[in-house]
Amino acid sequence: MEYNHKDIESRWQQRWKDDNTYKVDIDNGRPKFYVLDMFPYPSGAGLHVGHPLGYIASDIFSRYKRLQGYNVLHPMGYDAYGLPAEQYAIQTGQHPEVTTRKNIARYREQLDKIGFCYDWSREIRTCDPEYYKWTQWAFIKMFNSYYDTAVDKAQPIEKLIAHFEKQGTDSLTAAASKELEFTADEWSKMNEKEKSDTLMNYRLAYLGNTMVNWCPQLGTVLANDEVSEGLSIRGGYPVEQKLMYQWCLRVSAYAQRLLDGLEKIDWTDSLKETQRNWIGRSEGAEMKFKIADSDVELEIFTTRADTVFGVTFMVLAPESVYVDMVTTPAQKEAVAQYIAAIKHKTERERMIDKKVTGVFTGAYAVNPLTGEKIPVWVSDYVLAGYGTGAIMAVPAHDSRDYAFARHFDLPIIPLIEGADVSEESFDAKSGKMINSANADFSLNGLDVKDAIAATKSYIEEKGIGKVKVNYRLRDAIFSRQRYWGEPFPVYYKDGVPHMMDVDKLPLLLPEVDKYLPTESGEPPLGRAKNWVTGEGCPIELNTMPGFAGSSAYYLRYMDPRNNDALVSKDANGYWRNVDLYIGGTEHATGHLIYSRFWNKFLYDLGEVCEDEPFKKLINQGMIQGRSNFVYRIKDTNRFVSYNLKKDYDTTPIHVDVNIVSNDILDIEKFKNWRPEFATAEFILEDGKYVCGYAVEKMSKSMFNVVNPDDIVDRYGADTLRLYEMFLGPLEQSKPWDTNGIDGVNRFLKKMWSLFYKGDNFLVIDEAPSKAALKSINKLIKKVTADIESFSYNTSISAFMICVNELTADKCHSREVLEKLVVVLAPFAPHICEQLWHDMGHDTTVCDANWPVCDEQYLKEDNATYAVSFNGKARFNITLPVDMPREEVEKAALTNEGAAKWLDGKTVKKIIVVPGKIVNIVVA
RNA sequence: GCUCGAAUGGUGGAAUGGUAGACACGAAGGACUUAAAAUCCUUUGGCCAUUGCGGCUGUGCGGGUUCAAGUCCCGCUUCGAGUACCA
Repeated sequence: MEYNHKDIESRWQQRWKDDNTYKVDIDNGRPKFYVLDMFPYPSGAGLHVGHPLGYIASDIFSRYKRLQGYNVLHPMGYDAYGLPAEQYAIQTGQHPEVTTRKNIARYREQLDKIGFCYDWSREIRTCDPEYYKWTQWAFIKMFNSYYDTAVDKAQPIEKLIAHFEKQGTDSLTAAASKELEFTADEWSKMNEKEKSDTLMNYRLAYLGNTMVNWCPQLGTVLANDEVSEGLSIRGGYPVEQKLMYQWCLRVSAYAQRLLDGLEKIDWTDSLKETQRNWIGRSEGAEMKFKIADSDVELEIFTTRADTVFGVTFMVLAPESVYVDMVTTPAQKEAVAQYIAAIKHKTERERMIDKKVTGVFTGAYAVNPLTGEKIPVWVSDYVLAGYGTGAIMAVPAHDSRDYAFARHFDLPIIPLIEGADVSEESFDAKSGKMINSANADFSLNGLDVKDAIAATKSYIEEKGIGKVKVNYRLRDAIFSRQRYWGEPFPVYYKDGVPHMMDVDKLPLLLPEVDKYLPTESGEPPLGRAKNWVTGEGCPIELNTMPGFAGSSAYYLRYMDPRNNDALVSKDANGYWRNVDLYIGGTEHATGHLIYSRFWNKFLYDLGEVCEDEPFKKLINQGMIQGRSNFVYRIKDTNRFVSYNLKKDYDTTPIHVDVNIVSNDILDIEKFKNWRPEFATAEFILEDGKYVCGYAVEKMSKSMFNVVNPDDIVDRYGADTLRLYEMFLGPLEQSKPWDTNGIDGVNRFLKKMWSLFYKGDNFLVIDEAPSKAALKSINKLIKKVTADIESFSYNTSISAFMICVNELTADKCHSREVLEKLVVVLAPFAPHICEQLWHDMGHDTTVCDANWPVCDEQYLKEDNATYAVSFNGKARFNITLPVDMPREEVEKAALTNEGAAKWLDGKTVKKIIVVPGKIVNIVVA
């Protein structure tokens, strides 16, 4: 019997399906292990060969853990809400649900061919009402909660109301959009709308007037992580800042806990670092500057409290509320003009345009330490969204302030000894302070670090300011002006938002006639008929963003069909959290922040038992495309082979990589590829047409998309799985290059021929040779260690070595081959299942036991020592492995080869590394 | 700018501070074959020697620590990723 991958793979895939081989349930008698993939968005293009990389890695780990006796939860589902389906719907009128369902079917078909061990009975789709019911439920919970900074957790909003009723905002410890002050009496006098507005300042899900990233082309707002360099991640359209009344999540309240939590989880340093940067904790001071001849005080944030003596002006963000408060009548016109001009620019234009601009408000502030009057300016280099939207400018020690001061000819006072500020500012946080003293306070002579600390305590003491920690992390904007997303369970009564009854969830997404905004500019849900409650109250028209559905999906897999809870206490108590999560880095500042936030919130509520959702996280690298080129001689239909093209004037043309093999073009297929190439002529080298190549993004337009189906068809799923892992380290990005795939396919054939010669089944119950035992135990040891460290590429090398050794040894011993099959099973499950079956087992190979390495077979009788002189290896000697050190030294020194190198020199030292090296240090 | 990571043959890539280049691809030569495919064997970092041995050199660059450095330390170069008027 030949190795026939098609037969074997279809047979076992069917069997696994029929027998529910991979279905798992809670089993208190066995330890659990939860392995999760980032679920895909089912796009119309289907899977390409890059998608399964992470899935294969997690599948190997799941199967390995199962063989080790763990009860492994390994589910899969679909992140089904998203923009592409909606845009397709706008163009074609096709309901996004229809396209989504079609795409999911296609994905499933492709995934099934690769032989994953998913428990498909737990499949979830974020657009399924049974699923998004719990997304809506969590939103209501967030609306009904606030964050208490004293106990550092979310609390029911009723507690906050009780506090207001008793003592107003006095000694309040709640995360808030802005600091409010009112008494219990004032609270009781507020009407319903005012109370609602006030509470919005504290709720974890709140409606707020915030600066949002508005993308006119997409017609929706975007969260910060959906924007990069002023362009939308999807589509690359410009994004502008706009003040809008939107639903937001108070993620910022959890900033410190999100930061602290990173210490407890096993993620890569780079990913943790990305999250730390995104959270952006900075310790500094908040300080008040009085406006001269006015009651207004400007509050600013600075990390350089030590530089207050060098403040020569102040700057407000154009959007700052302070602008109107301080601008003098004389300057009103000029300020208004400046702000109007800024508003016209998009975020991107503001970024690209590095020209210094600004306008004087006419007002002067008083430096609290020097008493000097300093002018207050407005400029767009100060951001409204960070700190207080106002800064104290220290041109000598901040490059942006420096550029501004130079442009508008404002004074620059150096504060650090030896700092030359004639050409540029001195931004470094080091050196001795100068020019920094008033009547009762001096920093002169102190180092910057000490000066910062001294100033902080001084300003706190004098009531000028206070120590403050700022975070870059902003609240997440949670409204999208789109159709294809979760509807908000919110209705409005007299303009006041109310949550729907939890028992009435899910609130189903309504049908609409078109997927575009309404004529009056409302979101698509504005087209829905009867989009009102039973009492006739209008329902929210926005939908939730993409990350809503993906923030708690890992919890739902634990108990996917539960109608009474997101996840039952039993299921959550057993599965707890994800032990291993595999996915791309692109989610570092989006999904992986939101999920952690969402989980921490549910943890505060006591809904889940773990504070962090993902214990260990591995980022698989991206698979890039490897494009091939043919070279057409200009103005002809002749093509010249790669190495001869320098003699001609040629144009490179992308050629479909599927008609190229090992960079050799299949000329017949090329002629049939497109009509214009039917009459093509070729200039060959060695009778072949060699193509050029380049590494590019895998995309249709580059003709470099490789479909896993084609690989499976030609080589089989086991070869695909092995090859994807063999390509290189899992976490590294690498181009897809089919050139080496024959190697792993050859390996499987060799493996097969250990079991079969023609139709003869070779496995026999004979005692294995010593060499075979050594080989298999070496393999077990190596593969076990490699899987634990995700070095799958080197384990595949180990398999190849082992199979070669067993072939050379003519080993057909059942004892050895059974172990080989079990160890290979996570990587190449189909062939192993077949061979396991052929060896007479009724059970599936998934239920075998992972073998343990028996170290005794790895022991050697003899060791080969490399003898070196001054670190330079000269010759080898073979000695018994347990020979004492002194005798090893003697044997090395008296060896005939040593004489030449010793040659009368004195031996200073001899280093012996047992079993490996003898280094003789000579003078 | 800041943060993190990487750099090893023609290619993908191996190497707890201990004989660098495992394993695979590709290439060259050979066996089998009428022939091709498949399969198997040999060679394959560079240079020199090649009638055998062998020798020298070599992990982006420059220093350092060490008996011994691809690996550790210091200073660069280049590439990649993330982030960016964050005060």
